Amino acid sequence: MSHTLGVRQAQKQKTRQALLDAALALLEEQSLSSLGLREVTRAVGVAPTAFYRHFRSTADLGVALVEEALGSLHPMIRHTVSPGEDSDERIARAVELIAGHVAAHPAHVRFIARERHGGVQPVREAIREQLARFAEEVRAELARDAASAGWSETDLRMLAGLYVDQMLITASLFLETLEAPEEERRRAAETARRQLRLISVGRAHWLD
Amino acid sequence: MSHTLGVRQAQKQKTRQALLDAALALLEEQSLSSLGLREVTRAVGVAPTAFYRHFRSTADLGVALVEEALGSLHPMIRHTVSPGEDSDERIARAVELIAGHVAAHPAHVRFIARERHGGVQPVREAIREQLARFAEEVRAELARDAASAGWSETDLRMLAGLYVDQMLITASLFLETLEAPEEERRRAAETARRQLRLISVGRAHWLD
DNA sequence: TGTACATCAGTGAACGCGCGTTCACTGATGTAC
DNA sequence: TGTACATCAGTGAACGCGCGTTCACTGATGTAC
Repeated sequence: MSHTLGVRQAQKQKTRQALLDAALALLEEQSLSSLGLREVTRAVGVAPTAFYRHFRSTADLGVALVEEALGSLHPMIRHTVSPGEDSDERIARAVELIAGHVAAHPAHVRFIARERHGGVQPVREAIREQLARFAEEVRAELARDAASAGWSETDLRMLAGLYVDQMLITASLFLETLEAPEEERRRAAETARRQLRLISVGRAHWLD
Repeated sequence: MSHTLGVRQAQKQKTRQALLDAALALLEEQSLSSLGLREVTRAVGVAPTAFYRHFRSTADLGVALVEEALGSLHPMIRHTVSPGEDSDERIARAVELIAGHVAAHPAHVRFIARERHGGVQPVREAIREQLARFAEEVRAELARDAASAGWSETDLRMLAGLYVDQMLITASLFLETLEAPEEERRRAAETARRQLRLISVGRAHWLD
């Protein structure tokens, strides 16, 4: 018999999630540093004071949003970079994966792009940590690839960082293109693929 | 005889610049979307209402800051990418140029990094336009390079975009490293150089 | 199963405060003659 | 050069409003026996 939450805990979780969802929606048009606690509770339909039962501040809520936006992405990242298979096909698949993710979770992607350099220090720090984890996971995956024979640890980390940054750039490019005509989105995807391909070519000839 | 501003115009310019400077300083610790007009005038020492003699809103002031931060950078960009000369030396010089610029104008660089994806639409748009101009200038410079023989216009634009993004990434990396120990800053510069070098290698073998 | 007590998520009133914007103003600077 | 008038950058009072935070509370849920 599985462990079920009590009624009270379940209701609390539900309210907490409603606060997170409402905040994320409000953050489509503003930054976290201007998001008001009363705005969020008003959107959910609870008293302002209820906020404090879940978060100490909007910054605290922001850190929770970082976990929600990036925490579940680690398996996907790993899978994207995994070795084997043809390079062009892997690139095409990675770009499609990013495009799909942006289409499925635009608000989360926008939040990360916006707050990565935003005005709230604990949130910047939380994003930095998650991205560092991504880079480390990509590095580990690259290290398993036969193409990485002879590469120094420094260079593997350098390349992993380049890939992570490029994924973010691609994601935020797709975000800007979300409401654009099909033609423009197609061009954005093509540019993203070529940039990744150029990095691949550089990688292939790095030790020449 | 050169044209000099009247006393009244000169004083107005001075106040306007003081508002821009005060705003930029306040924006080190918050986003534009939470910057208050009264905060800015308080920092300058003028009445809140004086603000309206210069800007219609803080968003309007933000757009002026974009021009101030990026407007004068175009010659520098052009110079960085110009052809000729050894690739490794050019890369080292470009990275040093970026490091120097970040050290000299940290608040401007932070402002651009923060507001590029920030919560104020007209400011995002102004930054987007300036970056598009950079990309176009880099593209034009790349086109003049003998190494670009045989490259399609699409690929030149793709590469120019990659360079511009990489410069921004490098600048924001240096920004984070500004107060870090020398050792870490040295490593950041080394990573930046290697990433640019990898892109150079990719470029050199693009048409293979 | 039933009872008595503890917990605690959410309430609602109250507070002091800083905000953006309006308005009529002042007085130094600029201009016409 | 001097005078009379126009311009306009900056002022200061006033406004209504929403903010974050405090506090004692309520009543449903949980727990001990």
